[in-house]
Amino acid sequence: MKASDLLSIGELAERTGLAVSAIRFYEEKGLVHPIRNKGGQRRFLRADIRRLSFVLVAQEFGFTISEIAAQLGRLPEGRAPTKADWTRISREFRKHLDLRIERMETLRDKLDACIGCGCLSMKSCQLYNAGDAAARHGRGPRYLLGDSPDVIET
Amino acid sequence: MKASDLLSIGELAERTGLAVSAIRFYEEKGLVHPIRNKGGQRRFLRADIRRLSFVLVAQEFGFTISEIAAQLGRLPEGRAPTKADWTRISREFRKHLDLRIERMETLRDKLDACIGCGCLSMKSCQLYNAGDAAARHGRGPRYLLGDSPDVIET
DNA sequence: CCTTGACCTCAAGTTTACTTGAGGAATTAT
DNA sequence: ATAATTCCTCAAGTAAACTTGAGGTCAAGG
Repeated sequence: MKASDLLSIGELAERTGLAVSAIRFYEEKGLVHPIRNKGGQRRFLRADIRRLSFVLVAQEFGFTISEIAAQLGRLPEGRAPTKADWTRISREFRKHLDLRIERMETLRDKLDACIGCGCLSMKSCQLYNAGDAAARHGRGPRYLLGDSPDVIET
Repeated sequence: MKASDLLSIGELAERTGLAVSAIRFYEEKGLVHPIRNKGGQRRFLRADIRRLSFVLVAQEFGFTISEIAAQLGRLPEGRAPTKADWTRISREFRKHLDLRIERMETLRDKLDACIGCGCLSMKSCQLYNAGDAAARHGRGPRYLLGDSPDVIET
């Protein structure tokens, strides 16, 4: 690495643990905006290490690339992000995370009730209609454990 | 529907809220095993409603189709599943679910620490190495918020 | 200077979870 | 008996998140 503060894509890959191809892909998706040197090669800022690290954590939390791009888009354009900038989007982050956890716990509790009463095979299961807003995450409409009342073979 | 207890694919689709194409796809993946009538059309057992409902809930919990197939594979082949059968796999289910929730909560807690101390831009971030076994779920090796010690531009 | 390793672009392939469409047969309703 | 549904198979398409490969360029070391 030359004296400059800029990193090549390979160096950034090493620092983040990402594949070079993944970084190029992330650029395409707007997660990083490297500049080009005379020869056309990408040069990244050191701040991009953190930017990509954030992407990794966010993915670990279950966010999609476009959701992450939306959050990163809230970082300042010109200057390097400050501690306050990161804190701001981390909080935003936390909100979504809380929702996800809450949803999982609700489902777990309903499952518990089902295990206890055996209602997985009963007609008025608590998981029936457990879907609602929560279930709308999958593709297409669907009922959760919806079963017709006349079906009661143990 | 004829007097028989068997359902056509369209009826099953209505009962579960799934698309007909999705049910065919699930059959291909081994989640249901319909028989065929004289004309070659699929006929499902009423118990398959529950089977597919289970699939929906499991997906809601974040399990992949092959994981679900593994669980369903533990149901009895010949006879209709009993309450005890469902309870058994629901418990199994619950174990995995607990792990997922735990993982989310751990990450949330570390994120909290980071928000509090601003360490998203510090060198010894708690999220650093938060990965470990947990992080191995993504594709390829990756560090979480790993940043080199010399990078401390606020 | 010149070779070797790192980079570049662009196209195509991969996995998961399905959907859509074409061309045709079986059911059901009238 | 027909028309209208519904179903069948098989191939291909979709979205997300990347990887792999081909063919060629750039840069750093000896």
